[in-house]
Amino acid sequence: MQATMSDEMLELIAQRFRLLSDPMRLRILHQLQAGEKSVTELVEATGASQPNVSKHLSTLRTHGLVRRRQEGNMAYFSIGAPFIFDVCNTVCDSMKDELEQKTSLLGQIG
Amino acid sequence: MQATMSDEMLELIAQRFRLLSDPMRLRILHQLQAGEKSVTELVEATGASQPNVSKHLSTLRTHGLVRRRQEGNMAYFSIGAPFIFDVCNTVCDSMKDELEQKTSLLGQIG
DNA sequence: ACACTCAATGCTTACATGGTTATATGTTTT
DNA sequence: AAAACATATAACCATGTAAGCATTGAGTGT
Repeated sequence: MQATMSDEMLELIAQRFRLLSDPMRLRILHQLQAGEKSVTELVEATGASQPNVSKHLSTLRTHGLVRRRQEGNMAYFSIGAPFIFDVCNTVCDSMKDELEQKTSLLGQIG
Repeated sequence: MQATMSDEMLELIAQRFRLLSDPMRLRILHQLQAGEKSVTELVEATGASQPNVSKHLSTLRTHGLVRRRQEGNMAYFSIGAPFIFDVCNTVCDSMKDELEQKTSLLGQIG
């Protein structure tokens, strides 16, 4: 990170994190990691309502995190910003590490 | 990321991102990157009110992102989860990349 | 004990956001 | 053109949360 950080920059970064701060959106993105999916497929996979999925997809698209392709009646969505998975992996790794630390501490006690 | 993702796991990941989704908290963390700082120092550096800073520090601490050390009258805070900077760097890099892409596209047009 | 300083804690307000329901738009099929 | 299907949008409600303000709590020095 830089030495100084402008307000706009901070706002942009925060915004990106905010997009990733919702379980349902994470679920959608997780599904898209396997490849392009239609709205209906995402509805089935996530268990959310169709309007809910559509709205999330809309906000994700507005911010460039997913792409949309229309084919006939259906809309196919796919990942639009690969950085997502780098970020998620980093977070998952950190959680795994912390979990292991706690586990090993428990091992020392027991 | 794994093939399947439990609800609790998604909630935990989302929670971490939520912590990073606020500009003021990012500002605080950014300040702490340079090293341990007291609340007063953070108040001065961020321009926020003291209660506001304290509250953010409290939530960050609750989730293990910062550590607290008391010395006499003052409380010194420091980064408690190094993964933060990996994540932030990934996001910053992605934004830089996208910016460069847009810039080069503009170059092609102009 | 008192005053002073640093930090934390309610309390309230204002605003953003996620979810639901109902409806609209758009496309294919009959 | 009418019905059926896929997706998007609008209106609404409930909840969460960030910021401000006043206050309390905790430590230090007189």
